[in-house]
Amino acid sequence: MVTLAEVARHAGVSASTVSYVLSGKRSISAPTRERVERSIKELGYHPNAGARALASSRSNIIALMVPLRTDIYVPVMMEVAIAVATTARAHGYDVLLLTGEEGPAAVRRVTGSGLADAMILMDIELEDERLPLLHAARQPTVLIGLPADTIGLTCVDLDFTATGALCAEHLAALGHREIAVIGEAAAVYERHTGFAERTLDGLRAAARELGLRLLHRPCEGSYESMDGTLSRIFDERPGTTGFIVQNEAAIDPLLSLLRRQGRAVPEDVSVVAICPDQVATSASVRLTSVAIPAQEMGRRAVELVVAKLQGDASEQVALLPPELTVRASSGPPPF
Amino acid sequence: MVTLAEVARHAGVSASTVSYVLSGKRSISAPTRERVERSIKELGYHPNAGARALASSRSNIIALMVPLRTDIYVPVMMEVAIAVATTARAHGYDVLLLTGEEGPAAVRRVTGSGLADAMILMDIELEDERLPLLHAARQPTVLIGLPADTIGLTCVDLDFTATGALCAEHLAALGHREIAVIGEAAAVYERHTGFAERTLDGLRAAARELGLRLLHRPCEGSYESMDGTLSRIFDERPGTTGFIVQNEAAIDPLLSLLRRQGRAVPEDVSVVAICPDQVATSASVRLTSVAIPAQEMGRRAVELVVAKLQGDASEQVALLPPELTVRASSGPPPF
DNA sequence: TGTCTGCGTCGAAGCGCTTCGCTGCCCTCT
DNA sequence: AGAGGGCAGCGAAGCGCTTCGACGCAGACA
Repeated sequence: MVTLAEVARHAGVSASTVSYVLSGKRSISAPTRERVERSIKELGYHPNAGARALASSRSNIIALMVPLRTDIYVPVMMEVAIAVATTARAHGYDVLLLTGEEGPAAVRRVTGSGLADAMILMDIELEDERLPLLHAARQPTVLIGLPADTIGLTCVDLDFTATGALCAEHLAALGHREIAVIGEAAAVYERHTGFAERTLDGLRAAARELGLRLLHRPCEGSYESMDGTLSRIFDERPGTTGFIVQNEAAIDPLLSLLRRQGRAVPEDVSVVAICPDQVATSASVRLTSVAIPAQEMGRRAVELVVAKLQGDASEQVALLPPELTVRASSGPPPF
Repeated sequence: MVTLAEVARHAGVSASTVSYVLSGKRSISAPTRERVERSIKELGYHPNAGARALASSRSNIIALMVPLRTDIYVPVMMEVAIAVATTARAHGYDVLLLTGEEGPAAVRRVTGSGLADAMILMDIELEDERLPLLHAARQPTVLIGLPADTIGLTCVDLDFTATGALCAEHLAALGHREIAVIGEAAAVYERHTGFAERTLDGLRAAARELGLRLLHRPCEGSYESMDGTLSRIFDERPGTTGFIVQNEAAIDPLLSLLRRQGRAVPEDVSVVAICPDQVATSASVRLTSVAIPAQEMGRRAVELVVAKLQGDASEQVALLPPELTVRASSGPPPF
C-alpha cells in the first residue's frame, strides 16, 4: 500500500505539501505540483479513505435509505437510486445503501458513527418515525417524498397534488364526468405514504371544482385483484368513462381486462397513468401519462444535499411540477 | 461527539478495555464489562467509523457494483441489491453502491483507497474488463454471474445452462416439437452477457438431444417489437407450439398478442418463462416458469464474500440449480 | 537599505481507534 | 511453601491523513 509519506519522499517534498496538492487548499508552485503529481501516478497512490475520514471528519459518503418493500413500484426506486449514485459520484461522493429494514436505528448508526456526511431518505411516510432523529443529527438530510410537517426539513418530490389535479383536468377537458381512480395497494395508504394521499387530495379537490364524480379504489396490481376491482367499479358506476391509474403494476392488467371486456381505449374509456415515461410508451396502448421524474428526483436530492454540505442554506421544499403527455389512451367519451 | 476515551473515563477504565469490551477480542470480567456497557448506553456512544477503519484497516463495508443499464430487467437487480444489503447488515457490514458507470476505474478506486473490504460485482460479461484488476486487488471479490474463465474467481449464479435445458425438457416431455425462444434484447447478446448465452447453450444442447426444432429471436420487450417478432416467428415456423421467454419485459406483450391472435394458452401454445416467481404468478395467465432466485443469489454472494474475509477458501463457483414450477401456461400441444 | 507583505513549503500535532506487550494478581499444582 | 500459568486490565505506539502555525525568501515600498 502506497502512503502519502511515500509519495512525499519520492517527490522530495513534505507530506503536507502532497496533501495540499491533493486538496488544493493552499497554493503550490507549478513545478512542485507537477513533480508530486508525477510521483502519485508513478507509485499508483490512492488516499486511504479511513485516514481521510478520521483526519478531516468527512467521509465523502452519502447514505441512501431505500425501502425494502415490494408493494411500491420497484423500477422507480431503482432509477432514483442509480441517479443518486451517479450524481453523487459527479460531486465526489460515494453512496452507502441502507435498507429500510433497520428503520430509525440506521439513522442513529450512521449519524453516530460518522459513516456518512449526509443522508437521503426515500419512501417517506406522513408521520415518519425517522424524522425526529434528523433534527438531532448534525448530518444534512434530504427527503425524497413529503412528510406531513416539513418544518426544518429539505424535501424533493413530484408535486403529487398538482399531478392529481392535472389528470382530473385533462379528463374533464375532454368531457369525461365519471372517473375511476386505480390507486396503490391498500397497505400503501395504511402506512400513510405521502405521495399516495397527496395525489388523492389533488384529485378530489380538482374533481369537486370541475364537477367530476370520482371513485377511488386501491389495487394490488395483480391480474386477479384488477379483475375484481374493475367489475366492482362498473357495477357501482356503469357510466365510468375515465381511468386514472397510480399503481404502475395495475396498468397492464387494466388494459388487458378492458380489451377483454370489449371496451376500446380510447374510444370507450380513456386511461391516464401516473408512471415513468418508459412504462407509458411500452404498454400495449401508448398511454397518456404524467411522468414520474425519478432521475430528476435523485439528481436534485443529491444537489440539495451537496449544497447543504457546503453550507448553502438552499431552498427547503423542491416540488417538481408535473407534466402530462397526451398519447393514444385518452380522448373524448362516447355519446 | 462521544469518544471511546470519554466512555473509558466515565466507566473508570482504560481506553483499551473499552475497545476490548466492544470487540470481544480479549476476556473482560463481567462487572467491568457491565460498567462499560452502561457507560456506552448512557453517553450514547457510537464508534467512529473512520478511526476504526484506519486503526484496523478494515472498513466493514462491502462494495456492490450494479449495472446502470436499463435493458436488463430491473426488479431482479433491485432484489439482489436489497438481499445483499440485508444480508450484509446481518453480518455487520454496510454496502457501498457503485454503478457500472465508472467501470474498471471504480474497482481501482475502491481497492486502492480501502473504502471497502470486499466487492460484489453484478452484470458480468463473458470477457469482463473488470476481471483482470481483481487478481491484483487484495480485496476478496464475488461475482454474481459467470464470466468465460472462472479461474481464481468466486461466482454465484443460477445455472442458466441447466435452466435452458430444463425448459426444453419440459416442453419436449409434453410433446412439443417446434419451440420459439424469446430472448433478451439484442444488445444483451452483443456485449456477451454470460447468462443469456448460457441459457441459449443449454437450450440448444437439450433441443438437439431431444429432437426439438428451436428458433431463437432476441426481443426488446416492448409491445411493438414483440408484435413484429411474433409475426416473423409464425411466418417462419407456423407449427410453433411452444414459447420459452427469457426477457421478462416481453411476457405481458407476448400473452396479450397471443390472445389477440386467438391463440389460447395453454390449449394452442404453451409458454414457459424464466423470471422471478412474482412475475410468473401475477401475469394474466399463471406461468409455468423457472424462477430467478434473486434473493438467494444476493444472500449467497454476501455469505461467500464474508467467508473469504474470514479466510475460508470456500467453494469457488456456486451454481444454483434451477427449479421449474408447472403452472397454467403449459400443456400438451394440439393435434 | 531596511521593513513589510505574501507566497510556497515544512514540521508537528492530532483525529479516535486497535493492538501489542507488560504487569499484577489469584489460583493451582507439586 | 514456592513456582507456574491464566486472567484482567493498563499504557503506549501507531494507522495515514489534514491542518495550523511558523519560517524563509522573494519582491515592493518608503
